[in-house]
Order: sequence, then C-alpha cells, then structure tokens
Amino acid sequence: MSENRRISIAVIKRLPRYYRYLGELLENDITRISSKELSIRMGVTASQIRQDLNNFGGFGQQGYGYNVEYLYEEIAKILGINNTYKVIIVGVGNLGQALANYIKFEQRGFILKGLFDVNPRLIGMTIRGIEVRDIDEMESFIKENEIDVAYLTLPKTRVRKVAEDLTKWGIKGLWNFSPVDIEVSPDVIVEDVHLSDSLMTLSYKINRRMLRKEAESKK
Amino acid sequence: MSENRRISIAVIKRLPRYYRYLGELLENDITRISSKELSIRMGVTASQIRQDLNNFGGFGQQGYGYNVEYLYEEIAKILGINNTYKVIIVGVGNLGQALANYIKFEQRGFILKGLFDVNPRLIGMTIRGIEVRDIDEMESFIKENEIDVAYLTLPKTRVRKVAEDLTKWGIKGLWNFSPVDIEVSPDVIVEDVHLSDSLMTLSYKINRRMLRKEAESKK
DNA sequence: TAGATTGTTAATCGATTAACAATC
DNA sequence: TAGATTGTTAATCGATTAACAATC
Repeated sequence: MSENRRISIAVIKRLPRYYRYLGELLENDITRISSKELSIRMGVTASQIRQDLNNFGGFGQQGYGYNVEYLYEEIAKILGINNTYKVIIVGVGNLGQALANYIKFEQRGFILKGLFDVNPRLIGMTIRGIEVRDIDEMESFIKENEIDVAYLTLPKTRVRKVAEDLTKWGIKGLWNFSPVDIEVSPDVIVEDVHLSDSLMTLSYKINRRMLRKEAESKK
Repeated sequence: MSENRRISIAVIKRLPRYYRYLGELLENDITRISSKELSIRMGVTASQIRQDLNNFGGFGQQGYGYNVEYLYEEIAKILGINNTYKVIIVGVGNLGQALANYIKFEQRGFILKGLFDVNPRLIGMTIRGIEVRDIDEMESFIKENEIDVAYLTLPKTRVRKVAEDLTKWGIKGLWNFSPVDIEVSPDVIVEDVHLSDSLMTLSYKINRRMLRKEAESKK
C-alpha cells in the first residue's frame, strides 16, 4: 500500500458498512471470511471488497481469506473510532435532544460534553446529566474543555454564523443537520446529514415506481 | 429527453440540492439563472448541471438560461413532492419523537397519520395531536388509512421483522434509521439514514486531517 | 442581428469489474 | 503438495467534463 494514495470518497463511505457487517459476523462467532463470501452477503463484488481494503493495506491471507476480528479492528483504526472526540450539541430542539440521548455515538468515541441553545426555557435543563448552557458561553466552554466536534441541530438561519464562530474557536469537525451547505476553512471537516434531501430521494423513487406501474398496466 | 432513460443514483441524489439552491434564489427574488452562474454558487461544473437537468427535459432557453421559478417547480414535480404521502412512525423513542415534531417534512408532502410503539408507557401519549398506538394495531391502521410510508426508528433487533410485515401490508416506502440493511421486495423503496455511518465518516476525515498535520509538522 | 447560453455529442477521467500470478 | 484465495494489474464501464452547433 502507498501511504499517500488519494482515497476516493466512495471508498470511505463504504467502510462503515464493512465495519457493520464484520461486527455482525463477530456476533455470530464467525472467525474467518473470504471476499467472495462477504460479497454475497453484502451484495457487492468480491473485487470491490479487495480493492477497497487494499487501499489501506493487505489485511488478508492467500488461501485463507480474512480474519474477521483482525479486519474489524483494522477498519476501526482506519475510521479513527478508537480515538475519542469531545462533542457539543448546538441547538437543543427535538433533534438535538434525540442525539444527546443517543448513547451509541459514545461507543464510536464521540463523548458529549456540552449542550447549547439560545432559548431561555431550555437553558438550565439537563440531559443525561449535562446542562444546557447559553450559547454566549460557548466560546469559553470550547476552549476550556478542548471540544473537537459540534453537532449542528439549530435553525438554518443561524447555522452559518455559528459555523463561522466555531471555526474561529478551533473546532475540528461539524456534523451538520441543517439544510444548508456550510463553507468553512478546509481545516474544519463538515459532514452533512440532509434529512430533507433524503426524504426527497425517497419521494422520487416512490413516484417513479408508481409511474412505472401505471405505464405497465396500460400495456 | 427519452422517457425510459435509466437515471443514475448520483443524478437523483443531486436533485434535492438543486432544489434547495433554487429555493434560495427564489427567496432572494432572482428570476433567472444560467448554468454557469449556478455552477459557481454550488461549486460544481455548469456542464454537470446541464447534463443532469437534461435527463428529465430541456428546461432552459438558449441565450437566456433558466427561469428560476419554473425550474424550481419542475424539479418539485420530478421529485414527486407535489404528491402527498401518508406516514406512520414505528418506534417513538427520541428519534421517532423528533421526526414526529419536524413539521418541515409535511411541506414535502409527508403527512404524519400515526405513531406506533411497543412500550406501554408511550402508548396513549400524543404528539402534535396524534396518539401513540400499540404496534399490534398497525396492520388494521395501515389498511384503513391507506398508509404509504413508514419511518423506522425502532431498535435494530426488531427492524427486519417490522419491515417484512409492512411489506406484506402494502407499504410503498421505508425511511430506515436503523443501522441494518433491509431486504424487502423490490416493490418497496427503502431509503437509509445511517447516522452512525455518517459519524464514522466524520471520524475518518478528522483523523486523516490530524495525521496529515502531524506528517507535515515533521518535515 | 450579435451575443449569450443552452442541449447534446465527443473526449476524458475515474471507479468498478475481471483476470491471474503470487502465495499461504 | 494441491486448492483456495489474496493482492494487483489490466480491461471495462459509467460518470464527468469539454466542446460546439443550434437557437433564443
């Protein structure tokens, strides 16, 4: 493997899925797997699996396949989920509260440290023992607690300003749930979850399916 | 345009983003836009925009560009968000509740009709005037109310069974938030929101950024 | 009309799949 | 050793970009 190979985003997006399937294999006490067998389970080509993995190193063994536990751990390392990240949530509405309660993210290394909102009715409330603070306190909080990542679950009108501030204050990553594209310095990683976009894709596909059926029934 | 051209998933996934940008243009009273100008705003090529749109029809005019409002409406039609879909949410935990409260989805045509859970403590509760029902009542409810779509926000151990049932009962689309891949008949559309996968992608990118910085500082 | 910009064909680029020598 | 399966190169396929004639 070459240390400096440019890894395409398509490959990166597939890694969590490999990780998920390997986790399931582990749960079922399966200790080894070939790219062929895994490809059948996942509905992809064996070639793609081998190509993808070999971007990061040779984790398999000729004639044997892959050791499930070893590969699982290696992918964890690649994904960086052995690290921990200190997290704040900005915007403690419905979605912010839901994410705050979702403990599975902690298992991926994302440790919730603070909650922020502008709404006086929310400020002072606690979720999982963490107090909701006024957004004015955010700068000092980030610096004192060395916050790495912010989940952005606030109204879209305020997102750009907040993202700008967070960038200034040294945030490393933003998990953005607002339906806007954030433009910040390339030093800050932005990962978007555009729920509305996802729903529109669903709408498109349902619609197309219905149109197809109509067309067929006319034949 | 050819009615039966196979549209790639990449194109479809870009449509909501076009729709979003056109909406912003409308808000700013911009009535016309060229592919060139839009490409600059969106950070893509003008060629890609024209190619994408021409999968569905010629919406522009030589020498003029595109009429923003017209194109906006046409994309809405393509996405099928002028239709309405009757929705239930299965699993009224944190995320299910958050989605139930999110009225923006209604604007996209997804009308919430029912909430279902197995937890006796949740059953009977109401959100936005909609009662949480026992999951045992789901079959009759779907048939009586002609439900089109289910949001799946229940624990992953139960998702596969529920998806199977819903398929049997004639659901058209599933918006799946569980970290599992659902396999149902091709008549049912599944759109996944894998939050955990998204978070791992964020982790990967932050990690890579840090490794790069380290490497640079050693030079 | 002249200038602008589309719709569309052709060229390029990148990602996926196939093939197979290396090797466990 | 013989069989299995990887890692990797080569071939194919599809998506993106460039170019330009058509036309408003």
